[in-house]
Amino acid sequence: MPAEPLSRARIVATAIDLIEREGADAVSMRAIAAELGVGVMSLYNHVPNKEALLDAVAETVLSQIEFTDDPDAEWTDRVRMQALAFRQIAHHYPRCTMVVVSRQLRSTAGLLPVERALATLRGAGFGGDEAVRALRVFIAYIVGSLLREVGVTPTFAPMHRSDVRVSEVDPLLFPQVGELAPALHECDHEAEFAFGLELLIQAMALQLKR
Amino acid sequence: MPAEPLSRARIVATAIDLIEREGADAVSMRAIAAELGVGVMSLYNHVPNKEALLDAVAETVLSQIEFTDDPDAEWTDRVRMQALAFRQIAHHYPRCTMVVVSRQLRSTAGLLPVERALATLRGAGFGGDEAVRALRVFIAYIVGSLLREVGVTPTFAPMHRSDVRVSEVDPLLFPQVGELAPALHECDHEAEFAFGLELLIQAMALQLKR
DNA sequence: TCCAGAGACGTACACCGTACGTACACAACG
DNA sequence: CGTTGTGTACGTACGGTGTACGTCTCTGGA
Repeated sequence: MPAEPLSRARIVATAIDLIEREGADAVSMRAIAAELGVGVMSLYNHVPNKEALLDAVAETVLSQIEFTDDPDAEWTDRVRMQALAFRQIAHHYPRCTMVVVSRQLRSTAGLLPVERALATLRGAGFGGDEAVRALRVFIAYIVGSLLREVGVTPTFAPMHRSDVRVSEVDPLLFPQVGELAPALHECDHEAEFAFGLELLIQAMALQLKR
Repeated sequence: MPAEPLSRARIVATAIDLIEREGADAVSMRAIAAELGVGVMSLYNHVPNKEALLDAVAETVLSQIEFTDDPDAEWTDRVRMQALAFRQIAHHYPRCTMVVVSRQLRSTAGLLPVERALATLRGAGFGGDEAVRALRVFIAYIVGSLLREVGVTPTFAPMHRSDVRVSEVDPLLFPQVGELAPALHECDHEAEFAFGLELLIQAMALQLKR
């Protein structure tokens, strides 16, 4: 009956699917096993423990970043592309993103984007230490942005927040928040991300000229 | 015997203490109750559930940000001060930081820093929407940076990583990572944070002039 | 033919969050 | 004084979790 004989890859794929469908909290070894129509402990023949499984989830998601790197393009364009590629997979696996960023990875899958970014930056003229520093700034911004984008969606529909907040907030204690409530609630994630990214790239370019 | 009669504040304080001592994973209602020398279910007289308790933890940590805002100072200095104040409490409660950023807050405690920042930015001349956008960029960078700083320390001592990685990484596949390994492993968190922050502030100032 | 190894599985344990019922201490009121 | 809430502490119990361990079955080589 089991045409597909159960493997680490199938388990990880099922875990990712489950996370995206039901959220990271709903992931349990039992749920994954049930999804696969398999005994719970059978999973442990392919995965040492749940922690390692989540590491594998993060690694798998990360490895799906699609770089379309043009070596002839301006370095600013290449950096932008890499950042957007990162954001794109986060958008493709929104619930998994939390898992990815909550977990520092020591796999080669996480290293490949780093390698690409460092190569781009050094090719642009940054020194070794400068490139590392610049990369850290970019990663911090990207991770922080993605956390906001996906953290806003723990389950669904934050639309009521607008009404709730506006009515709750005391305009005397929080005049700015009160006045800017509309701007605070609505958020074009893509535009916001691009804005900050452009800001950083410009600042980096300026840093490079000096 | 119970001179102190158990209260929401005592429970939250104990939870924070426990998180800092044993890590966020070690926090359970049973552990907190044991720490307080109290039955598990007694906690539920003061806290509706664990989720709410963690929200309270985040709120409490956040409310301890110390703003020493000088209204006469340059706006760049004020923004810098606010960002550093944020980072400082994260440094003071490193294990709790993960709890704080993993949880979007709808309390007034989380709103106060927002109010301050918006007021500073608008005082500097930013329009409403611009101030909101700028704030989002700053928060993204700060949160991302803090995640890296504290995420690197899930338990202790990442010093062995250096040796492990350098030897593991294939220099042919990852020439940049291999060459820059020393720079990648050692990280003066404070200096790195300040570098990116300065970059952002400069970029914002430039944006303002236009 | 036999045997060793691998993989699937069931059982069991310790721990988790928390719903529910109970016991007691104290204030308000007759 | 007695009675009667009312709020808090507590114990028990249930369903869920990760996983250690022992067992069964199947398969491939000697």
